Amino acid sequence: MTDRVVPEPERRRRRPTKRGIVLTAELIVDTALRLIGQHGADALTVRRLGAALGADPSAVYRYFHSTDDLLLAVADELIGRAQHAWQPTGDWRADLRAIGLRIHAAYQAHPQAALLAAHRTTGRTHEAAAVEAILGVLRTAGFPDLEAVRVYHAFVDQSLGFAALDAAALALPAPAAAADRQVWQASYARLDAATHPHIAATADLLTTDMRRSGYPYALDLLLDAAEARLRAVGGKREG
Amino acid sequence: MTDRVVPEPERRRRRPTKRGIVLTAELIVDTALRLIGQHGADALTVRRLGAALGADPSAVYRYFHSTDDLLLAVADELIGRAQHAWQPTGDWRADLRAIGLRIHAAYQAHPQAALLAAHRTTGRTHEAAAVEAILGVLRTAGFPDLEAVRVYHAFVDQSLGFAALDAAALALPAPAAAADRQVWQASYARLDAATHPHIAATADLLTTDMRRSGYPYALDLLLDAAEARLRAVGGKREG
DNA sequence: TTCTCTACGTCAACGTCGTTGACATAGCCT
DNA sequence: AGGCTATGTCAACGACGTTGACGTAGAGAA
Repeated sequence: MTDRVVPEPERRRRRPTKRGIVLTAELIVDTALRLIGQHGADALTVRRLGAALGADPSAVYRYFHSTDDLLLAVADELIGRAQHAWQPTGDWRADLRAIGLRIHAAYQAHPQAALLAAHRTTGRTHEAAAVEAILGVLRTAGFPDLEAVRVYHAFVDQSLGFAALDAAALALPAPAAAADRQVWQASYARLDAATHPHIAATADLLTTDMRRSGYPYALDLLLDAAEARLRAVGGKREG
Repeated sequence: MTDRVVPEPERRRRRPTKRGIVLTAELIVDTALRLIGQHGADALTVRRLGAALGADPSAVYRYFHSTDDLLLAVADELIGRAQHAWQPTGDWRADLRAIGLRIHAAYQAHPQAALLAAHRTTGRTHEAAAVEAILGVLRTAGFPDLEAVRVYHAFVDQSLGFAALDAAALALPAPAAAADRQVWQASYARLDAATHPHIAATADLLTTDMRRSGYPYALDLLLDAAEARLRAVGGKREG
């Protein structure tokens, strides 16, 4: 039996597990998210998920074809949350900044899923709505179509790229994550000033700055440059 | 025995394996890169690596503490290749642009490895050399230390983020990659102008632009903004 | 109410993985 | 020439994703 999944709308029998839990796809997705949030990204295994659900691990395969299938379902949930209740304010720069930070934050909240989802183009409704919103902000602000498309492309890929990058740091197995964080203090802060003068001169600043995500600053740089280009073609900040 | 690794510079005895291969850390890294490139990221397991090397899988643990340690070495090798034979020209903007494009290109050449490696901080020699080079370019150009560190951070993470994003597109299984590329023509180009006016108005530009990497344009935006900030503190373009 | 059908939870097993303790041998150094 | 030990090998552990087989209990039909 290579496929034991019954499509959700056709489900009829809701049989409780030995421990009295009634399973649903939604409950499994929520439990998976909780597992990641509480015990780290590497806590998401089928066996642990089964234990957390109060069910046999293999019961998960009645709802999802594979762990990858499950993770995509989780990711789908994230895309919706990032956009939930967003409204344009009329200030294009503030709007883009808000959208970027929302995308980033939504993925940060669930790094493991973000890693699988960030680099796919789905073409589904949530994604289309986001594309339309961003393009709308840019064109309404006065960007010519060609420039609007290019800024859109850079903006979106920058957001997703940073989202994946920062999510990966959170999704690493605990020892690897700790090692990555230690590198700046343990290695770079101790390099010889003779061989690495620039690192030595900025070691303190580096160890501080590298602890945070570089995204907010990079986003501001991108918006700076976009604003300059908009001004060059005669557009205004508000509009 | 929790650590069976002998540091590379202290190695003396070069004992061949049963199949006559003389192992080195370098050979193992190269073989890992080849394995990933030929059979995908999932092909990188200690057992398969042993088979490809002509050695017992556990021999790898005489050279690397863990698979994660090996992966960091692979990542550092990619960084090293990106920096190979690079020389500063004195034009900070041209230098940063060249470094960024080199990093991007090096990772594109090994997409599967890039997916595993782009998100890690290795702290090894090649990475340290790259950090030193980039910081040197910025500080020599006249960026104050704090600003230099922030621009460095944004620059590196943006480069790695785009590298991973674009590598992911190349590393996808063929049908999934084709599907992702088709989305722009098959879905977005056909959206109703009533519900998605901005997408409809720019559909042609979108389908053209989304076929390329957004990195070069995003890089130029970042450099634009950095240049503006440098000018604001009194620096010059050449220097 | 009873009967039937089958959805779905459970169990056990397979082959894989990373990793490590124990062992043996062969290369380097004195 | 001889000893030390680096390094390759072997076997085993526990955890992983996944799947075939089984039985029971829930829903719908009568």
